[in-house]
Amino acid sequence: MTYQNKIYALIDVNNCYVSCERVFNPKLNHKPVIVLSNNDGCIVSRSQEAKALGIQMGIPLFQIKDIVEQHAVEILSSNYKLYTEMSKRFHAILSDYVSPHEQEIYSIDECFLDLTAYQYQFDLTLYAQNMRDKIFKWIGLPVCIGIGRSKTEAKLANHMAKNGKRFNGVCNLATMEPKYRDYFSSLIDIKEIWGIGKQHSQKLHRMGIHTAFDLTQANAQAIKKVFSIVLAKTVAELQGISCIEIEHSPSAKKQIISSRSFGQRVTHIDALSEAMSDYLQSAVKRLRDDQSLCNCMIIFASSSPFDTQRPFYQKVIHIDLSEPTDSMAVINKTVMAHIHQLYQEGVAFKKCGIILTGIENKVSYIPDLFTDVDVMTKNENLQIAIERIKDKFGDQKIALGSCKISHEAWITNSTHLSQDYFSWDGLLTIHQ
DNA sequence: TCTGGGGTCCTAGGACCC
DNA sequence: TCTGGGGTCCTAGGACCC
Repeated sequence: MTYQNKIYALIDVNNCYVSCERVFNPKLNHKPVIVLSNNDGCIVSRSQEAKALGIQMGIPLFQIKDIVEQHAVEILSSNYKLYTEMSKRFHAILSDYVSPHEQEIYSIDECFLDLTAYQYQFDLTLYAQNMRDKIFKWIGLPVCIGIGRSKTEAKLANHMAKNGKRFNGVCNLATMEPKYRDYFSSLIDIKEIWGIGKQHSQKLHRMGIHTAFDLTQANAQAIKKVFSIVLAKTVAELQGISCIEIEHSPSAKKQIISSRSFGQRVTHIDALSEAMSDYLQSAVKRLRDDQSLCNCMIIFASSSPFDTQRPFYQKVIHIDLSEPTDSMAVINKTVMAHIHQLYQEGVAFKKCGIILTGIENKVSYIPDLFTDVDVMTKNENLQIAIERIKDKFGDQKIALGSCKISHEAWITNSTHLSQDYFSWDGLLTIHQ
């Protein structure tokens, strides 16, 4: 196999939520606009004009009340249905430029493309400009594009494209002359680099590493010793050695979280149960969409960490399920059986939620219950087999949820599939 | 008064086994 | 008095991402 230099692009929607809103309400153009989180608590998206006023990401609205009034900042509640719909179109347009295995939908507003195969065929800077124009023309969203020899470098290039007018929305570090690449890198603080957060950033500064260029010059092995393999990879990636590949098909989630802060404080256990019931339904729906089963779950509830009048209360309960499930009824029943353990009289609850964990893929899961189904053959009458299993295990144990057969040939040979069969919980594997 | 909601990966340390 | 060592699995906590 011959070694080939990789080339990646990162396409990112500018100020995504605000830009989506502007598509349908052009009056918002050229004004400072912010979009708020659930319950209108925090700022989750800002227009360029809002950023220029010094409004920070993630801070609560009440802290910038003065700026909002003084500059007539437009305030919007979030509309995730709209953003999700716009996101689908954004990714769909990009999918025309590459093969499916060369596209990674990284987030609602970011997409990686592996352009390695196109580097001799096209001028990639022009290719990217074409993408940018098309996205704006077709769906009205402004994007910036960074191109690099690794995903981290593409991210860095994207940051440069966003902040440097001279790039006209597309920055290609992959083909840039090294002296210019070094120069532009030396202007960027390490905290802007993908994978470097607050803690690492402070530690690196103490070590005398301040800019993206400094980190590029660092020794990956030395960094690995002081930090971890993760940061060592970041250094290698900045040096143009690709360590992180495109993930074109999203792998099943390892945990599913559903939680919310309450608009108003909750003190009654019934209200807590009701909220938990909502969140759990959303979590189980996502579990099923993923075709997965969970083995355990964590439920939690807490008061407001910002309340200085009362002590902070938080309770977390881990629950192991007796067998893997995606059954709404089973999960609901289990949660409701434990909710009184979360509750405490006199506590003003501000948040609760559920985490489904111990997740496994449904099609690879073979419950103990059915291990001796191995003796079934494709010629055996299914009804007889069902009776045999029922005799052995009793009705109630197999009367939950849904069921799947892993052997297609067998399904087509059977004329005896019944409704009964599909009401089972778990998976039936047949070996011929 | 008012403070988001999802996720991932890595590491260290303890329990346990032979 | 001297008190193994290697391997695996699990969990909590920390750091990061959008």
